[in-house]
Amino acid sequence: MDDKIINRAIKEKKSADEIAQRYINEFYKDMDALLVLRPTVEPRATQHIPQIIESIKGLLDKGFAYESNGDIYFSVEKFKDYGKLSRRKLDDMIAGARVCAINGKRHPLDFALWKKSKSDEPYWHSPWGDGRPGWHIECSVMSQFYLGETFDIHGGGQDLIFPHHENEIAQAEALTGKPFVHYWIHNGFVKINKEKMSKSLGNFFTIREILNDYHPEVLRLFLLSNHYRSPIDFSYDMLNKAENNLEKFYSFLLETERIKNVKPINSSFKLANPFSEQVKESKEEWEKAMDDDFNSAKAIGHLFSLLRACNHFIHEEGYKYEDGQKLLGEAADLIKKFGEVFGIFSEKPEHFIKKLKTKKEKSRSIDPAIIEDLIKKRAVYREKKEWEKADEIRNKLLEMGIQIMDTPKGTTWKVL
RNA sequence: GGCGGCAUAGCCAAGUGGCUAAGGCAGCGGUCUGCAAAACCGUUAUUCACCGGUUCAAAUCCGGUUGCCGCCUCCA
Repeated sequence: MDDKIINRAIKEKKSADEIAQRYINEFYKDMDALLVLRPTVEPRATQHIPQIIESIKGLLDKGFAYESNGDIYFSVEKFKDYGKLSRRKLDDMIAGARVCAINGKRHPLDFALWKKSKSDEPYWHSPWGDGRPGWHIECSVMSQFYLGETFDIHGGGQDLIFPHHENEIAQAEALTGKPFVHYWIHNGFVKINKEKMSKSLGNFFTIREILNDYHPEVLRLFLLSNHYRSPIDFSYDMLNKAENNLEKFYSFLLETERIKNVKPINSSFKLANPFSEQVKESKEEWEKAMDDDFNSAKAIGHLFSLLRACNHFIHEEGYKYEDGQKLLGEAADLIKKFGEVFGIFSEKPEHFIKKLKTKKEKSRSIDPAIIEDLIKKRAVYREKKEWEKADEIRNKLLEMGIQIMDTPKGTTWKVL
């Protein structure tokens, strides 16, 4: 239980539970908006007090923890592997100027497993008096409770490596004598101008702010373009590029929907073979990249290659043949399947493109009626082959930020 | 001060001992088009911050230098 929650609860004269629930709800709103799936289990520390107490008892019994004025501390010196995750040595850290001893601790880096409650604070009964759990114990206790003494993957931000994850390992392994987790996955930070984005620096954008202007899939594609371990510099410029790229895929998906309804020539297409090889290769390469430490940046590279192969196939008109059409459909399905893993391409292509257009119209205060009107006028000039006047209108539209596209089925337009 | 990470084209970004250093954006040339746009084709790093070393072979390993970032807090 976090001090911030307690302080807020006192300030607002509400229960800590209410405060926590409120923030959980806000968190859900953002995560749902980002198309993040809900976890299977979402344990709460306050609902696992007995297990936490049990663990602390075990650590005391084994001599890894000690009591001091009603608080229970973990003794880092007793755990010989302490520092193995963050590759730090206790002596080195003491040498660092910022560590100082706190009264009651035997070693400055010893951390609380159980804190004696002060008045006003929520508390639970324990063999050591009324108090609340320390700040690392709930993570290792709850994860082991649901996943076993040893489990495969533990994630978190890079800033949690020390001390939080280091302490989790110490608590868990001291108690069980078994490895805590097999793989640690630590993601890099989102940065602004090469600086960590953080509340205290004030250099942050909220999810809501961003989603106000961008489709959640745009943000996802942007984030997935980097390897999760690398830091990523956030900028609207990059977001715009991701938006264009996403539109590129949706345009292709829209095109394949149109092609699906084209009546094929009843014969086979000679280019189907190389294309089918490309599709197969993309599938294998994409999976290989994802199997290699979730290399989404590489996988997205293969996604682009597949897109190009598909567009090439369309360009060659392979889809006009029965087997070619089938193959293109399969390739499009594959792209959608990859997208599903990334949480992108979940919209109907038509909707996505329309939404994007509407959004841009709004932000540029563009009236579609005026655009349509100009396009009609231009069509008249084009009919009469008065190209100069037609081009004049096109340039005017371009100045307004409208790009028009002449197709066999008429003129369409998009907001730049 | 201690520890860790990063440095690859104009920009973003994969690649961690040996195929032509992925992919995207931007640029340039072409196909298509009345001209464009989109799409497609071609092109854009003899070289991976710098200096030395190991090796038949280095962006990749080792040592050093410079620059940037992060962690070192009873914040989880």
